Amino acid sequence: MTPAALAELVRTTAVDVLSARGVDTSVLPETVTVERPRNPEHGDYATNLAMQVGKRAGVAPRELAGWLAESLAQRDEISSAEVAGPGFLNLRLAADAQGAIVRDVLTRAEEFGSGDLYAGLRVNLEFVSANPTGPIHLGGTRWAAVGDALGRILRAQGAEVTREYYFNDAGAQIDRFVRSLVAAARGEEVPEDGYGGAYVAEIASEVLRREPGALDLPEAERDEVFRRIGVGLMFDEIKRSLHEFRTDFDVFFHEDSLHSSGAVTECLEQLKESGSLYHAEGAWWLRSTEFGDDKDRVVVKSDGAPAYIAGDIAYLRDKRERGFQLCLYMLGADHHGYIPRLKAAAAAMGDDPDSVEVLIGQLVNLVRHGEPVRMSKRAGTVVTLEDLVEAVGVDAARYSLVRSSVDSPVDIDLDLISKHTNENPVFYVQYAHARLSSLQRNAASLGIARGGVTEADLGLLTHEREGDLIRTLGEFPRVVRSAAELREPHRVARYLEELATAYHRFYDSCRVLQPGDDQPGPLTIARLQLCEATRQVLANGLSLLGVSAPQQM
RNA sequence: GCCCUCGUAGCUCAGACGGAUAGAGCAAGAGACUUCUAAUCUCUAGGUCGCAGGUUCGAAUCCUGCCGGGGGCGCCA
Repeated sequence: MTPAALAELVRTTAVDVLSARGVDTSVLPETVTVERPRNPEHGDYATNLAMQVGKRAGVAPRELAGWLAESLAQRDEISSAEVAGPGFLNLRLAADAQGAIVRDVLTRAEEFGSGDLYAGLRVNLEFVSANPTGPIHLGGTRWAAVGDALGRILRAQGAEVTREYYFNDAGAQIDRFVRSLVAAARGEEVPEDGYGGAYVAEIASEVLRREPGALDLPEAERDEVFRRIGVGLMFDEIKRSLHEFRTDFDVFFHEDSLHSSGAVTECLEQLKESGSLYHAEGAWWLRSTEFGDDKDRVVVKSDGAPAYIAGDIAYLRDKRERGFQLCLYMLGADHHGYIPRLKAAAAAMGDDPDSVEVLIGQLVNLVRHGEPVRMSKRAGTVVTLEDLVEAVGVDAARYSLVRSSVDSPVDIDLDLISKHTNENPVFYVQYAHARLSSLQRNAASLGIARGGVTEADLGLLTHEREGDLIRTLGEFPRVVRSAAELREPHRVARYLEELATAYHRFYDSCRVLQPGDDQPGPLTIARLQLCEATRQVLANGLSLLGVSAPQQM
């Protein structure tokens, strides 16, 4: 019996009990929650329902809990129901009812953990969107790992997710990039406000290889050559490194296209006419103060040129026209000031501001010898996605970036992380999967068939560690659901660590394959199925994080 | 100055919607390998949940005010 089924049973029981005593059942919440108590003495599951509704029902919590316990204890699925503390109801499941979780996992297989929370919802998920003036740095790498995982998690809840990367390839930073390329090609120093680093020189020389006479062209033409080829090479580089990081996008959107297509102009005209922008001091303004901004923001400058934010508005309009119901943005903490502007932009176009959701993540700090390391774009001392992958590999890099809440800053210590210590919990989780895979191989080589889901007596799984493991498996669907609801992929990682622990503990206490036992008993079959269910959930969870589930290590 | 965010064990961090004695990993100490993979497991030690009030049966969690770290406050992009 799954936690969800148990919660439903508690609720229907509460309805019966209350109405039998003449108490108004409308005091009951829509959904009852059952949680797993930390202390095993408090049962397999516990509910605080009686305390929640006791006052409103006019019944003492302990008394109400007692009524529930009496009724629930008569169910076959429940082995015990006790009142504790101020009105907790502690429940234990009968072994065979609990074992049904294993059957559920094996039946749904890859689908176990999925849900329909966002069935059919069209979601645009924009993340990374780093400027195409250099390689992806550590901060962008974090968004790549977290955003990709979030996309997978939302899809697991039925959402139709489009992953999108916005290239800011219009404006001054591209000019600076081009100037840096030209300077490098001419062997000059990095210009003021320019970009340094080996990649600039590499791209510059590649431009020269393709257009050997580029430096002899008139300045405007020369810059255009470096812009066209150099920025293109940078795009390719970014896409390639992200792809190798297993983060692929459905759409790479170019800011420049919004300007060249006239979309920005068209959008601005429309907003001016509809009165969504107001004219003052020679400029056109967006009412971002209505969404908590310090001041309204200029959209069209007094010289008639669009401000940067105009591109954002036109881009949002483009997303809306493509039919997205929810636009998610993942931005670094240094961009949190964008939230009111984006909300205001949505409102200006007549959309619900809640259709725009901005997730703010803390930055990644680089540490060496316990001291913070300053990274400088100009000096080219930025640590990149590729540096990190080279040091620890894709799995460890992704996992270590996704297992923390984005609300907390992450320190990356290069000395530590390049040691290949197993301090990284990804190995712990992957090892559990490898162990389980090995176990299934061994069973197969011994000629032991695991059997179908109806061929095991899962009620034999009565060992304490077996119960813990099964109940942990049962948590997976609600972990995925809450990760999706809260946009917090790290919950899946933390869960996997908990599941791996439960499995390793089980493995330590419960022998699965009996040596010399060519006639596997029913307990062996039941345990094999439990193991396969565990392997399946580990694989499903790792898949949501974009981390591999190795067959052996 | 205003806004956002964080503050939990020596270190890195979990603890959404208020629940029972606040957890994990690493580091420290002591144990368990003729192994179904020891990248594992068991035990010990480690805490003023930044501080002070408030809300209530109950607060790490919610509210207010301080303290401290990080970030943001352009007709730049």
